[in-house]
Amino acid sequence: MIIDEAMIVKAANAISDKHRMAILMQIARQECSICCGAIQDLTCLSQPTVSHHIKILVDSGVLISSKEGRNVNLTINREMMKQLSMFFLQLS
Amino acid sequence: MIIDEAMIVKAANAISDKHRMAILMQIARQECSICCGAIQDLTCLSQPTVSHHIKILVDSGVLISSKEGRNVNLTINREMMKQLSMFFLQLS
DNA sequence: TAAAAATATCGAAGTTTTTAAATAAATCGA
DNA sequence: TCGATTTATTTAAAAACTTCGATATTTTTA
Repeated sequence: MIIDEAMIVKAANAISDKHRMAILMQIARQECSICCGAIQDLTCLSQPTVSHHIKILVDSGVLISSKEGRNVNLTINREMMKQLSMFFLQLS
Repeated sequence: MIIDEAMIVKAANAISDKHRMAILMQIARQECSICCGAIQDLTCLSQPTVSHHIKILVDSGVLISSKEGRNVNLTINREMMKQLSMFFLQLS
Protein backbone atom coordinates (compact mmCIF):
# COMPACT_ATOMS: atom_id res chain seq x y z
CA MET A 1 0.00 0.00 0.00
CA ILE A 2 1.27 3.42 -0.96
CA ILE A 3 0.09 6.27 1.22
CA ASP A 4 0.47 9.94 0.38
CA GLU A 5 0.09 13.17 2.31
CA ALA A 6 -3.52 13.64 1.22
CA MET A 7 -4.47 10.22 2.56
CA ILE A 8 -2.83 11.01 5.88
CA VAL A 9 -4.70 14.31 6.07
CA LYS A 10 -7.92 12.40 5.43
CA ALA A 11 -7.15 9.74 8.03
CA ALA A 12 -6.16 12.42 10.54
CA ASN A 13 -9.45 14.17 9.87
CA ALA A 14 -11.30 10.92 10.50
CA ILE A 15 -9.87 10.59 14.00
CA SER A 16 -9.94 14.31 14.78
CA ASP A 17 -13.40 13.99 16.31
CA LYS A 18 -13.76 12.59 19.83
CA HIS A 19 -16.74 10.44 18.94
CA ARG A 20 -14.96 8.91 15.97
CA MET A 21 -11.90 8.32 18.10
CA ALA A 22 -14.13 6.58 20.67
CA ILE A 23 -15.60 4.40 17.91
CA LEU A 24 -12.12 3.51 16.70
CA MET A 25 -10.94 2.59 20.19
CA GLN A 26 -14.05 0.56 20.84
CA ILE A 27 -13.45 -1.47 17.69
CA ALA A 28 -9.78 -1.82 18.64
CA ARG A 29 -10.76 -3.37 21.95
CA GLN A 30 -12.96 -5.92 20.21
CA GLU A 31 -11.61 -9.40 19.54
CA CYS A 32 -13.69 -9.89 16.40
CA SER A 33 -15.56 -7.49 14.15
CA ILE A 34 -18.49 -5.43 15.39
CA CYS A 35 -21.58 -4.08 13.67
CA CYS A 36 -22.95 -0.53 13.55
CA GLY A 37 -25.75 -1.20 15.99
CA ALA A 38 -23.31 -2.39 18.63
CA ILE A 39 -21.32 0.79 18.16
CA GLN A 40 -24.37 2.97 18.50
CA ASP A 41 -25.13 1.36 21.85
CA LEU A 42 -21.75 2.57 23.08
CA THR A 43 -22.30 6.20 22.11
CA CYS A 44 -24.73 8.93 23.06
CA LEU A 45 -25.47 9.61 19.41
CA SER A 46 -28.41 8.93 17.14
CA GLN A 47 -28.33 6.18 14.52
CA PRO A 48 -27.93 8.57 11.55
CA THR A 49 -25.07 10.35 13.29
CA VAL A 50 -23.24 7.11 14.02
CA SER A 51 -23.80 6.04 10.43
CA HIS A 52 -22.31 9.34 9.27
CA HIS A 53 -19.24 9.00 11.48
CA ILE A 54 -18.68 5.41 10.41
CA LYS A 55 -18.84 6.46 6.78
CA ILE A 56 -16.08 9.01 7.37
CA LEU A 57 -13.94 6.40 9.13
CA VAL A 58 -14.46 3.88 6.33
CA ASP A 59 -14.00 6.38 3.49
CA SER A 60 -10.71 7.52 5.01
CA GLY A 61 -9.40 3.96 5.16
CA VAL A 62 -9.20 3.87 8.94
CA LEU A 63 -11.91 1.20 9.19
CA ILE A 64 -12.84 -1.64 6.88
CA SER A 65 -16.52 -2.51 6.47
CA SER A 66 -18.03 -5.69 5.15
CA LYS A 67 -21.70 -6.33 4.73
CA GLU A 68 -23.09 -9.52 6.20
CA GLY A 69 -26.79 -9.86 5.71
CA ARG A 70 -28.39 -6.71 7.02
CA ASN A 71 -25.44 -5.98 9.28
CA VAL A 72 -22.28 -4.09 8.46
CA ASN A 73 -19.23 -5.44 10.24
CA LEU A 74 -16.35 -3.15 11.02
CA THR A 75 -12.71 -3.82 11.71
CA ILE A 76 -9.60 -1.69 12.01
CA ASN A 77 -7.53 -1.32 8.87
CA ARG A 78 -4.28 -2.45 10.40
CA GLU A 79 -2.33 -1.73 7.25
CA MET A 80 -3.44 1.90 7.48
CA MET A 81 -2.43 2.01 11.15
CA LYS A 82 0.98 0.66 10.16
CA GLN A 83 1.38 3.34 7.51
CA LEU A 84 0.38 6.09 9.92
CA SER A 85 2.81 4.75 12.48
CA MET A 86 5.59 4.78 9.89
CA PHE A 87 4.75 8.31 8.84
CA PHE A 88 5.06 9.68 12.35
CA LEU A 89 8.12 7.58 13.06
CA GLN A 90 9.87 9.24 10.14
CA LEU A 91 9.04 12.64 11.61
CA SER A 92 10.37 11.69 15.04
CA MET B 1 5.50 12.31 28.23
CA ILE B 2 2.09 10.84 28.79
CA ILE B 3 -0.33 11.20 25.94
CA ASP B 4 -4.03 10.49 26.12
CA GLU B 5 -6.82 10.06 23.60
CA ALA B 6 -7.85 13.70 23.79
CA MET B 7 -4.33 14.84 22.95
CA ILE B 8 -4.23 12.51 19.96
CA VAL B 9 -7.58 13.86 18.77
CA LYS B 10 -6.15 17.37 19.06
CA ALA B 11 -2.95 16.48 17.23
CA ALA B 12 -4.93 14.69 14.53
CA ASN B 13 -7.07 17.77 14.14
CA ALA B 14 -3.95 19.88 13.76
CA ILE B 15 -2.75 17.87 10.79
CA SER B 16 -6.22 17.28 9.32
CA ASP B 17 -5.92 20.39 7.16
CA LYS B 18 -3.86 20.26 3.97
CA HIS B 19 -2.26 23.64 4.59
CA ARG B 20 -1.19 22.68 8.08
CA MET B 21 0.12 19.36 6.79
CA ALA B 22 2.13 21.29 4.17
CA ILE B 23 3.55 23.53 6.90
CA LEU B 24 4.50 20.50 8.99
CA MET B 25 6.22 18.81 6.05
CA GLN B 26 8.03 21.98 5.14
CA ILE B 27 9.43 22.26 8.66
CA ALA B 28 10.30 18.56 8.60
CA ARG B 29 12.40 19.08 5.48
CA GLN B 30 14.33 21.89 7.15
CA GLU B 31 17.71 21.19 8.70
CA CYS B 32 17.33 23.86 11.34
CA SER B 33 14.34 25.79 12.66
CA ILE B 34 12.34 28.11 10.46
CA CYS B 35 10.38 31.26 11.20
CA CYS B 36 6.75 32.15 10.37
CA GLY B 37 7.64 34.47 7.54
CA ALA B 38 9.58 31.75 5.75
CA ILE B 39 6.58 29.47 6.07
CA GLN B 40 4.24 32.09 4.69
CA ASP B 41 6.41 32.38 1.59
CA LEU B 42 5.81 28.70 0.95
CA THR B 43 2.02 28.93 1.12
CA CYS B 44 -0.68 30.72 -0.83
CA LEU B 45 -2.16 32.07 2.39
CA SER B 46 -2.23 35.46 4.05
CA GLN B 47 -0.08 36.28 7.04
CA PRO B 48 -2.96 36.16 9.58
CA THR B 49 -4.11 32.81 8.20
CA VAL B 50 -0.64 31.32 8.48
CA SER B 51 -0.38 32.71 12.01
CA HIS B 52 -3.71 31.06 12.82
CA HIS B 53 -2.61 27.68 11.45
CA ILE B 54 0.71 27.82 13.24
CA LYS B 55 -1.08 28.54 16.49
CA ILE B 56 -3.19 25.40 16.05
CA LEU B 57 -0.08 23.32 15.32
CA VAL B 58 1.74 24.71 18.35
CA ASP B 59 -1.23 24.48 20.72
CA SER B 60 -1.73 20.84 19.77
CA GLY B 61 1.89 20.02 20.54
CA VAL B 62 2.79 19.10 16.98
CA LEU B 63 5.19 22.04 16.66
CA ILE B 64 7.39 23.79 19.18
CA SER B 65 7.82 27.54 18.92
CA SER B 66 10.50 29.72 20.43
CA LYS B 67 10.70 33.46 20.14
CA GLU B 68 13.99 34.93 18.99
CA GLY B 69 13.90 38.67 18.68
CA ARG B 70 10.96 39.55 16.49
CA ASN B 71 10.99 36.13 14.84
CA VAL B 72 9.26 32.97 16.02
CA ASN B 73 11.22 29.82 15.23
CA LEU B 74 9.41 26.59 14.70
CA THR B 75 10.53 22.99 14.98
CA ILE B 76 8.80 19.64 14.97
CA ASN B 77 7.98 18.19 18.36
CA ARG B 78 9.71 14.88 17.83
CA GLU B 79 8.52 13.51 21.14
CA MET B 80 4.93 14.05 19.99
CA MET B 81 5.70 12.35 16.68
CA LYS B 82 7.10 9.40 18.62
CA GLN B 83 3.97 9.18 20.73
CA LEU B 84 1.71 9.30 17.70
CA SER B 85 3.79 6.63 16.01
CA MET B 86 3.45 4.40 19.07
CA PHE B 87 -0.29 4.94 19.24
CA PHE B 88 -0.83 3.80 15.68
CA LEU B 89 1.64 0.97 16.04
CA GLN B 90 -0.43 -0.40 18.89
CA LEU B 91 -3.50 -0.34 16.67
CA SER B 92 -1.73 -2.14 13.83
C1' DT C 1 -45.97 -11.46 1.18
C1' DA C 2 -45.93 -8.43 5.30
C1' DA C 3 -43.65 -6.92 9.36
C1' DA C 4 -39.34 -6.25 11.65
C1' DA C 5 -34.52 -5.07 11.86
C1' DA C 6 -30.21 -2.81 10.37
C1' DT C 7 -28.20 0.70 7.93
C1' DA C 8 -28.18 4.67 4.67
C1' DT C 9 -29.79 9.02 2.84
C1' DC C 10 -32.09 13.52 2.88
C1' DG C 11 -32.90 17.96 4.70
C1' DA C 12 -32.49 21.48 7.94
C1' DA C 13 -30.71 23.83 12.12
C1' DG C 14 -26.96 25.08 14.91
C1' DT C 15 -22.03 25.29 15.52
C1' DT C 16 -17.32 25.52 14.19
C1' DT C 17 -13.67 26.45 11.00
C1' DT C 18 -11.26 28.93 7.51
C1' DT C 19 -9.99 33.05 5.58
C1' DA C 20 -8.38 37.84 4.96
C1' DA C 21 -8.56 42.91 5.82
C1' DA C 22 -7.57 46.01 9.32
C1' DT C 23 -5.11 46.86 13.17
C1' DA C 24 -2.14 46.15 17.24
C1' DA C 25 2.08 44.80 19.55
C1' DA C 26 6.87 43.87 19.90
C1' DT C 27 11.48 44.40 18.32
C1' DC C 28 15.14 45.84 15.38
C1' DG C 29 18.02 49.26 12.89
C1' DA C 30 19.24 53.93 11.48
C1' DT D 1 13.21 58.19 18.68
C1' DC D 2 11.19 56.84 14.19
C1' DG D 3 10.25 53.84 10.60
C1' DA D 4 10.50 49.09 9.14
C1' DT D 5 9.80 44.27 10.11
C1' DT D 6 7.68 40.26 12.21
C1' DT D 7 4.00 38.17 14.39
C1' DA D 8 -0.55 38.31 16.84
C1' DT D 9 -5.32 39.79 17.44
C1' DT D 10 -9.86 41.36 16.15
C1' DT D 11 -13.73 41.13 13.29
C1' DA D 12 -16.73 39.47 9.92
C1' DA D 13 -18.16 36.61 6.06
C1' DA D 14 -18.26 32.27 3.78
C1' DA D 15 -17.69 27.45 3.90
C1' DA D 16 -17.73 23.17 6.22
C1' DC D 17 -19.15 20.17 9.94
C1' DT D 18 -22.19 17.94 13.38
C1' DT D 19 -26.43 16.47 14.64
C1' DC D 20 -31.03 14.50 14.42
C1' DG D 21 -35.87 13.64 12.69
C1' DA D 22 -37.99 11.70 8.90
C1' DT D 23 -37.75 8.54 5.49
C1' DA D 24 -35.74 5.10 2.24
C1' DT D 25 -33.42 0.77 1.31
C1' DT D 26 -32.05 -3.83 2.07
C1' DT D 27 -32.48 -8.16 4.20
C1' DT D 28 -34.42 -11.40 7.36
C1' DT D 29 -38.17 -13.77 9.45
C1' DA D 30 -42.85 -15.05 10.49
